[in-house]
Amino acid sequence: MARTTGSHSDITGPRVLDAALRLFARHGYAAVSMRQIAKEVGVQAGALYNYTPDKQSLLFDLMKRHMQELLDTRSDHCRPGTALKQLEDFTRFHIRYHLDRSDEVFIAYMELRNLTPENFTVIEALRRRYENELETILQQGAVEGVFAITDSRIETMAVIAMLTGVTTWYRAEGRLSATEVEGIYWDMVRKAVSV
Amino acid sequence: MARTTGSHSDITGPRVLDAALRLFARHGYAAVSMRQIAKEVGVQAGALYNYTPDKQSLLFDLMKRHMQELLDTRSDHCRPGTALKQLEDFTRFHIRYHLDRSDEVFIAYMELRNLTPENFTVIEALRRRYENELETILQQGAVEGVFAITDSRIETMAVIAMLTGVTTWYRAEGRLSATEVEGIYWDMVRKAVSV
DNA sequence: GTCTATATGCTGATAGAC
DNA sequence: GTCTATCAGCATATAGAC
Repeated sequence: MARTTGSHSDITGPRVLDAALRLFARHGYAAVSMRQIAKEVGVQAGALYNYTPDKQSLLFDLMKRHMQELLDTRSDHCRPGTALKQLEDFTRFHIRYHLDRSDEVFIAYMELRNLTPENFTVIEALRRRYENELETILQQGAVEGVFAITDSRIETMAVIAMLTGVTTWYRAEGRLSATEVEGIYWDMVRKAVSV
Repeated sequence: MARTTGSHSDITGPRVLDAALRLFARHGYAAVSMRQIAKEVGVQAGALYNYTPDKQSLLFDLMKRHMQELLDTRSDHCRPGTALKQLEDFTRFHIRYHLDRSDEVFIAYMELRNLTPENFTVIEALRRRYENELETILQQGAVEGVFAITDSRIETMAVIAMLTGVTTWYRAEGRLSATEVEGIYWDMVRKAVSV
């Protein structure tokens, strides 16, 4: 127990990313030092560089992993159906997924400006792909005649902002369950875009 | 011209806050140094401490000033009327005000975690007062029978998140004017909360 | 009121022992 | 793979000259 030196490559690697995730979400990328991350993992600062070339890569890897998992999980849950049904699926999926990953979501929205320009471009492209999935649903609903779409891009951004906002106030121990919150938001989204 | 020393108290004070506002909004509080702020103002770092006791006070003063101006301006624009009319006023005011102050808004939402606990309490109280104004309108609309309110707190947070989100994508040189954007958002808000 | 100089400590990252 | 030691630089904030 409490071995202070030796080989831990199989467990230390994931622990570095986990520690960075938690600390970046809590204090912000710029305010967290490599020494703080190392302390959280239980190694010295120099050892971190066996797992990441630099601090920027930690942030980029966390954000890329989050966005790709978001897109992949969404693909798995995607079912054909009417625009209304697809919009309900998207709404409930987005809320549930975001409530389950509050740290990742927080970083993905707050730390964009701390990415290098090249890394920013990659993350923005992934985010745009996700937004486009919602926009496609809204456009399909307009074709079906069930949605009133003035400018599908704006309505897309408005719906996503509303849904993502749930992460800023929801607490699992609060008076409403995630399922109840889903229901209330779905009511609002449905009415907001319907004819 | 280019006087490098002397007395500028009347103009330097505001310039310090302005520089901090711009730099904090662009790079984030933690990533901006007092030297950067001083350089932007055109003085040496030590001179800043004639105008602020420390860096934290710069952030706190910016956020407090923003929240108080938001509340004051909202009070000036507030007119009696039906809940529907008041909600329209709130919606259009919120969008216009936030589009006109993108730097302040960005800081007010992104830098909360960089406030000391005492300062955070003050800012949160001001923000809560603003949110309560919207919640009161929604509750009044429920009493009038025109709004369908399941949980007025959640609907309040959902509407504010949707409206504030406009600052993340709106560009003055884009294809839509602020007034057009106001109209689209008002349509969505009205439908989202109506019976 | 601003300057220069400085105190004190932390930063990201690297080198070499084990 | 992790350690200790270290580099070169920047951080906030202060002291005292002008």
